[in-house]
Amino acid sequence: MDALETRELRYFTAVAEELHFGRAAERLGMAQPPLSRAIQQLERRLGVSLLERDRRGISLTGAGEVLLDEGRAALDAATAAARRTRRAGGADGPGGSRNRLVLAVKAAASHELLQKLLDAYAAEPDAAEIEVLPSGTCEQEEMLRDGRADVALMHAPFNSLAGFDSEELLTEGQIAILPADHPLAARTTLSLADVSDIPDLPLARWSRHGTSAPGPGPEIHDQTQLAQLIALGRTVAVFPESARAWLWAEHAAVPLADAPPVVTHIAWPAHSRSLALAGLIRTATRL
Amino acid sequence: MDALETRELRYFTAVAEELHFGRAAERLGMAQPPLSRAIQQLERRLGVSLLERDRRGISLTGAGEVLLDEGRAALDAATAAARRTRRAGGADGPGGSRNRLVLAVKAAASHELLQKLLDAYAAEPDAAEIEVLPSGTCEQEEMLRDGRADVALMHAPFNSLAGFDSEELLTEGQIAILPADHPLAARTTLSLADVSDIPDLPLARWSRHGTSAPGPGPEIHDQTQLAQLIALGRTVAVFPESARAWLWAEHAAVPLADAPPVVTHIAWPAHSRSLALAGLIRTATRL
DNA sequence: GCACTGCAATACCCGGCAGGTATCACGGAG
DNA sequence: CTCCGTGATACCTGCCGGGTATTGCAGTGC
Repeated sequence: MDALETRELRYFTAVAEELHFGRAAERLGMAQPPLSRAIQQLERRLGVSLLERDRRGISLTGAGEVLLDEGRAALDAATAAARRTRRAGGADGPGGSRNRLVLAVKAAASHELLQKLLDAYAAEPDAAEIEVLPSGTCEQEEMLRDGRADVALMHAPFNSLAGFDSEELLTEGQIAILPADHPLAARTTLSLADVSDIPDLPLARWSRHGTSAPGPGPEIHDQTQLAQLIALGRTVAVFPESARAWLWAEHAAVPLADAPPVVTHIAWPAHSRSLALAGLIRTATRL
Repeated sequence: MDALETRELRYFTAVAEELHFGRAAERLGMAQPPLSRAIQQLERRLGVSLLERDRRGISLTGAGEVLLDEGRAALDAATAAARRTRRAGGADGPGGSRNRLVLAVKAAASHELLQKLLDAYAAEPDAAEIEVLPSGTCEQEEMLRDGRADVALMHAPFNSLAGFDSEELLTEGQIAILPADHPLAARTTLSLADVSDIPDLPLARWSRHGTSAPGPGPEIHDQTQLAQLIALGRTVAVFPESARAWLWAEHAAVPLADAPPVVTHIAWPAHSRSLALAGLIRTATRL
């Protein structure tokens, strides 16, 4: 019936994520009692119990899990509305809106493709200004959802295209990047199994948001670190073929025969109606 | 930065849709002055002018258009959060949530497919209860977006799958349904051009939400009316092949050679994580 | 030219509710 | 049994969301 207030959603997601009223209140910059009360009111308003209070902290009920998911989506939509409106209002030229589009790209994405896209679009008659926003590993989905970006280059199957409209731009195979002096570097082709258990070359693990997958390989934060570790003969990595563009002399690239192809998509929020965005997409699909 | 409050979005969308403060206030059940003030505050908060006040009513600026789009999406997300949470909280069995899924189907959809799907799913071990929600023409998208439904059967290319995850279920051709005693009923095949300008049989026009496309044909509100009008020799209609299931004796069906095939998809909100939903989709794709 | 009308903006007031502080209730650990 | 950590309750206060009355202003009809 009635839509939940943004404030209620903010409060609930904080509590649901912290599973602790005190910490959640701190995170929200408020005291604990009003937060407790607000959650109770929310539960009464919905006629549903969201939290299991078992006198030893709290846990989410089934309904609570649902609200956490849906609430995050709604909050993202609300912040996206604010951000995109602010961006659109920056400068209205007379007669037409001087739009600026924010394009999120993974740092490791194909430079070549991006360059071609930007050049081709800049040549369009009604080209808007494009701000390229480098984003961390798999962060583009989040950026599209909460309005920090208007459009993104994403890599299937690594990125999920769920909830966005998208067009395929480029399909490429994957390559293993290993030290030039490693025995396997002489091979003309490798399989995933080959590179996943080289005893002296564990696969590197990306660490993001402070968390990282467990494993034997070294933890890395950016592409330069990775390139260095490979050059030093300490690790091996798997990348789309376009990564050849940034290989060092100490690196060797070997195609992976059985790796799934990587498809670069251009993706945007499904409800988008911006003319500038439409132009960019048209340009992109014609590349 | 900060998410917009649901209330602000409600107010703004009302004003943006009515383009009249007085009517908008009435629709919102409040007085006009506080509404004016709220919009001004919103504009100050965003640092953007949303409305063009030209002393003769108001109109949207570019930023206003953006906010109308984004705000609608955010409002839908917020009401969806409320609805789905309420539904999930109805009855938590001990140990597992006794979920109920709401499936939106167009009234004219394939009964056969729906029946098979429901039967197959009911046979699953952990089947949730499925509530079938009949929805008007092309209304399923809206229902998925604002949480009235959890999953829907949609017909491409009539429904837009934008913003949802989906799986193809069934592809079928289209047929023209005409009076059995009409000359064209004897043909084994027809083209779209054939049926679109039969002098004595204008195509019927669906009227929904009080509005309807202009044209010569009779205005209809439901399928029974349509069936009757066809039987009376007053109109002709185009449907997917599965419509043969509800034909009357007075009807004749002729395949349309050049009509685009209709693809029935099962679609659901992209962020959905419900186990019950996953089970239903798994069942559906195996049909 | 002048009164009239329709619409948004301003001025001012009031009540409710969001948020704060102090305290309680309760269960676990020592 | 006491103390600590937790969430809930009690009570207060100030802000702000909303209401009524009024003004300002641009068309419009006479």
